[in-house]
Amino acid sequence: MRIGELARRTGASPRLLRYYEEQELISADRGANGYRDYDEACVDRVRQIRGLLDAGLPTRVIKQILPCLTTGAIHVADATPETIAILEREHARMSARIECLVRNRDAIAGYLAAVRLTR
Amino acid sequence: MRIGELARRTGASPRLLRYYEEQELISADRGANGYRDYDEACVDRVRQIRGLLDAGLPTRVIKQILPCLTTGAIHVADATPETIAILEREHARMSARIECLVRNRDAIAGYLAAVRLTR
DNA sequence: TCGGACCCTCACACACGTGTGAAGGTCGAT
DNA sequence: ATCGACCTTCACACGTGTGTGAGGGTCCGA
Repeated sequence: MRIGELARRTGASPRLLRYYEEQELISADRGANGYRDYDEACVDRVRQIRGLLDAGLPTRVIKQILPCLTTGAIHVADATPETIAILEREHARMSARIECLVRNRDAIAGYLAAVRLTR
Repeated sequence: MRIGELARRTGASPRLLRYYEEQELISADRGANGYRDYDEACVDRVRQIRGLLDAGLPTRVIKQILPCLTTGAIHVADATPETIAILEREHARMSARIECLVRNRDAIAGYLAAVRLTR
């Protein structure tokens, strides 16, 4: 599919899709006319990327964790110690983020419930 | 306490603490010499702020959800419909973020477990 | 009284994700 | 053949969180 359709289906602007490609988060074949040609899997991948960006992860980090998610156990072999260290660190950071978000979300839920009771 | 100590205890630079104040996320009394004077509760509050910032929430939103967390049911009364709508929307967004983070964190955990098995 | 550590404000600068617009190529339908 | 919708690259610009440094005040201990 071309960039416009991918944009429509993911909610990302074409500009952003090109940016993600520049950051090496996604890649595309090129038609004879130079147009990008994305395969179907890109839709989920872009959604994944946007979710992680929204959750505060920089593209630099997303680039490193994405391969562990899309592949089966294929890339397990070429895991350098540095990569593993990065993943462990990011795993911890994500857990911290989750904890913070859950705590605050639940507090908001509690507040909303209290507000509804007073009406 | 003064800004330096608060910075030390929260990991935020003095510059950032002044920025948070400018964004009306925290406030401080002023000594006769113009120095900011923070009370003890600021430590937790700043940690809260930094956690939410790291989780991708902008100061604008944090400013709106913070009051629901720190106060008891005190502010339940002055909840405008717009505020409630904002809170509901942010609650949903936070849930989405959490879901995304959990999914990806667990995938990373799975990958790390697989890597460890091959050694 | 001097030095150093701390505070103040102000302003410029950066990174990063994103928008926007210019200048131009491709392609399909009328 | 032309028009509109789509694509290309390039470049400038914005908002936001953060760093840094200038220029200056406060305060405490040697």
